[in-house]
This record gives sequence, structure tokens and C-alpha cells, in this order.
Amino acid sequence: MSTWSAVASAAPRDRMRGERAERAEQLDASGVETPESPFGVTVDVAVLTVRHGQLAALLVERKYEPFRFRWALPGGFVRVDEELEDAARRELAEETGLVLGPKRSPRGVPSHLEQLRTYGAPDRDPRRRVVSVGYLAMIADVPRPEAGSDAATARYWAASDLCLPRLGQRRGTKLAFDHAEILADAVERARAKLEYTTLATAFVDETFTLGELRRVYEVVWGEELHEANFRRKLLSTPGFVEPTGTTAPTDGRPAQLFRNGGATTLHPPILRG
Amino acid sequence: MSTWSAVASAAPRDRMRGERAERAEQLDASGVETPESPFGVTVDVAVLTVRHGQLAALLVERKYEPFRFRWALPGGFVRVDEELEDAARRELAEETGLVLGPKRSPRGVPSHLEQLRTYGAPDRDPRRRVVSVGYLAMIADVPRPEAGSDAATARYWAASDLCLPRLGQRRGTKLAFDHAEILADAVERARAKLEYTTLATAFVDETFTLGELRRVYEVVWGEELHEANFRRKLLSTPGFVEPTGTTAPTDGRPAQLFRNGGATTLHPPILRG
DNA sequence: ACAAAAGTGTTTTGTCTACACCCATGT
DNA sequence: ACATGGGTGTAGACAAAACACTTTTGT
Repeated sequence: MSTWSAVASAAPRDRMRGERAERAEQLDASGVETPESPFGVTVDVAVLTVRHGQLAALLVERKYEPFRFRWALPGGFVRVDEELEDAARRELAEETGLVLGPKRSPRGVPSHLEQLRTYGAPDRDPRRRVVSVGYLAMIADVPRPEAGSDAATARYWAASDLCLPRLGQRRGTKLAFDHAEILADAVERARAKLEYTTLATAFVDETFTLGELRRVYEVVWGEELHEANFRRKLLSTPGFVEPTGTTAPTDGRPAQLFRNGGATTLHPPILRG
Repeated sequence: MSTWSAVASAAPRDRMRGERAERAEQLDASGVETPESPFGVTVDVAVLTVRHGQLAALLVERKYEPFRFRWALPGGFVRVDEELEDAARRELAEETGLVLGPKRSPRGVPSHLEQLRTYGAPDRDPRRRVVSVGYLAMIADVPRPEAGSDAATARYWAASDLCLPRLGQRRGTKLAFDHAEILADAVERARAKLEYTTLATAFVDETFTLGELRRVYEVVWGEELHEANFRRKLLSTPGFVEPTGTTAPTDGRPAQLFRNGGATTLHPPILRG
């Protein structure tokens, strides 16, 4: 088949690669001294939340070149003995003061962190080769810490104000590096995950009304949902939500409060238009 | 809220980090001389195909320590000026002779390559810190090149013979490094993607019968599908498959041949049990 | 009384499932 | 003739969408 077509010509060429390639192969898949070494490895965290009826992302203003004064995702270098996810949590805390809950608490704290994908275009940093592991965090809209924080330059931006590029495109905006692309991927991932997981609950408080949860879906997806059917769908999905027995006041009739049930994935998913 | 709880104590501590941290911050998100530099960056490719009625993965036998004589995913170091995906294609071609088709041909060659996720546990390589970007390739079951290839040690393994770990687990098998974990993630991703994309066509030839496509689903998911309903579902999904007008002989009545339509994602998805 | 949002009932509409059956070929 | 897989028809189960309506609060 065509997939194998280049084999005949590739094999002889490979054999002529010479000694340098031979030596690199001995060290393959993690050699000690290779010419391919001078990589920087960073993490960048796209923190999404729902604020004031809009999907929003947490950004920090850069203090130094390149992209000085431009807005960027919180992130930075991974330490040599550090797990990637730990690096993401640490950088997020250092640059924004935001400390995410533990990895997996029994009932699920209203915060979620997952790996998005890795961005490694050779020219994504103007100075040297840096490969960045992108992370997506979804958190409830909790008030920012007022004072005493070292994260004075961190703030939320409405996703719609950032002119994010379409999927797969590189062309940026006001954001530093390729962070607009990362953020666009994060938004797309979040949209998709609401369909087949219970992660919408990461965007609300530990207890919440079904109205609040529905508004999360509406804001993230940008479309209205039928209230009555949404309610039925959620209540009929085992483990999605669990009543607390308490109620919360609203502009109308008080609403029952729920918390996250044990479920994480949805079979079948909730479908959007 | 609790998510912000550690802020009050974290802020003063951060201020006491001293000059070293300050300097690292100046170089943040891609500094030139940091102590965090000595990372290796590799790619590892999990090539999946359907052979002899089984889901199979393409592995290579390691020639050198560590994990000498153990089976591993094809992969290796990313070059300094190389795109990650290009590195994946190059290493795959070098180590197995398999040359994947172009990124996006109009009708879609029967091969698919996508980033899986990045594996960066500090101890995943016994020698030094190596971060590996995992890739998933899905290809049709084309015959291996016979001779003249430098990939004498490459062969397919049935996924069921590899004792892959459950999702999220680290514990390995006969495979080198954490490659069993990567492969398990690859299989899980492939299973999921058959539900909401047209990627099943990546596992078959450029033209195929609906029976062949159905057997792909059955093998990957490990469950039987109702033939008649499968047919209706596919034909009613616009752009999934497109008749070629030709037929292929079978053990019974000859079957119509189809090719991939333009569609890539499925709304609504095909659901498995 | 009215607005506003929560919550329930019911009808309609479509889609998934299962079973029955016909079609076209090789032996 | 019959085995084998391709392909079509159709009735029932089930879930989603749409509409109407009741409930409980604040003003």
C-alpha cells in the first residue's frame, strides 16, 4: 500500500547516516549526552471559570521580555525532580495565588486539573527551544484574594474578549507566545467535556442549584437549554448530582441544593445542538 | 472559598524565596540559562492497527540498555529545529520503515496521527530526566516490507497479549519504560474516538465494505454490533462514508465498496454498550 | 396581585433495538 | 440446494424535545 511506499528508498538512505546517527541510536529514547539536549520544558495552565455570566480565563501580565506587558497563561519551568502536574500547581500558586484542591477528594472539590496537550513548535519562543505542556484547570468562581498577594498582575478575562483563534490555527492575539492557541484548545476541551463528564460541577460551588449548573452549560456552550428537560436529564443520570436536603433562595421559588455525586463520566452523554 | 484557603500563608512564604527565585522569574516561561535545563525531550509513537481480527500495536526490540531486549514503542529524541509531529514521523520511519501519509490529504489517507499526551514522571527514565510526548497512529493493516529494511526488529503484537495496565496505573509489563501505560492510553483513546469520529476508516483500506468497517468496531470495542443497524447508522450520518459504485467479493453476496466521506466528527456519536 | 424562577405532567417526535425476511454470490 | 454474508422492512422500546401548567418565594 501507499503507506509503505517510501520504504524502499528510505532504507538505503538511513544506512548512510553514518557514525553520528549510530551513536545517537545507542543512546536512543533517553541518552545522556546528545546534541538534542538543550530543551526547556515548561508548563502553562489555562484556568477557566464562569464569572458574571461569561466564560473567563485567568491571565498574568508579563514583567519581562519577550512579550513584556502582554498577557499570558500562568506557567513556568518544570523542576528536574518535579512531576509535570505538580509544576503546574506550583506555578499557578506562585503567579496567581490560586491553590487548587487535592488531586482526588472523595466528593470532588470544585476544581479540576488535567493535561491538555504539549506545544512544541520550534519557534514558539523567540529565544530558544521550549516545549510546553499545557494544562486545563476548571474552577468555581471564587472571589480573588484582596491584598497580601504577590499576584497583583493576575486577572480574569472574558473568553469572548480575547479573540481566540479557531482550532488548529496559530495566529495569535494580544496574548504572549502561542498562549492564545493553548487557551482556545482549553476552551474547546472544556466544551467537549461538559457533554460526557460531570465536570460542569467544577465550575460551581460545592453545593449548587440545578439552575446554576444549567447556566454553566449555557455559558460554556453559548446556547440555551430547556430547563425542565435539563433537570430531568441530570436527575435521571445516576451519580451526577445528589440532593443535600437544603435549599437556596433565588429570585423566585427557592431551589434545592445539590452536590456532586460520585459519577465522573456520562453514558450516554448530554448532547448539544 | 476553600480553593483560595492557602493564599494567606502562601504569599508571605513566596516573598521569602530570595534572589534565586527572583532571577528565575525574570527568565520565566522560557529563560536562557536556568538550572531547570537538562531535560531530554522525546516522542513515542503507539501505532495501532487491526490484524487477524485483533487490535495490534507495532513495537521494536531495544538494542541497548536500559531495557535491552525489551519491547518498546518506536520513538526517540526530538531535534532542536523539528516539529514534534515531524519527529514522531521520522522516528517511526527510521525504526520501523513505516512512512505515514501526509498530514491532511483531501479524502484522508488511511493513516492518522495525533498527539496523545505527555509523560514526564521524574523517574520514568533511570538515567536522567526525559519528557516524552506520546503520539497515537492508526493505520490500515498493510503488509510489512519484506527485505531491505533496517527495521528487522519491528513487529506487531496483539494488544491482548501485552497485558496492558488499567487506565492511570503505572505498573508495567514486558514493555520498556512506561510504554505500557502510553499504549494503554492509546488504546483507550482509539476506543473513545471510534464513538464520535470517523476514524474507524483509518484502520481499513482506502476503499472498504461496511462489513470490514463493522469488524473494526467489533475488534476495537470487543463487542458485537448489530449488522443491519450499524449499516443504517453509518449511511444516515452525512459524510461518514460515500459509495464508490464498485463492489467487492465476500463469502456471500458481494458488498458495495465505500470510501471515507468528508466528515471527521460525528453528531450524534455511535454508542457502545 | 404579579414577576420570576423552581419544579411536575404529558404529548409528540425521533432514534436505537430487535426480529423477520429477501438478495446475490460460491460450492 | 444451501451456506454465507450483504442488504431492506418494520414494529416496539425508549429517550429527547416541546408545550402546558403548578408551586413557592420576593416585592
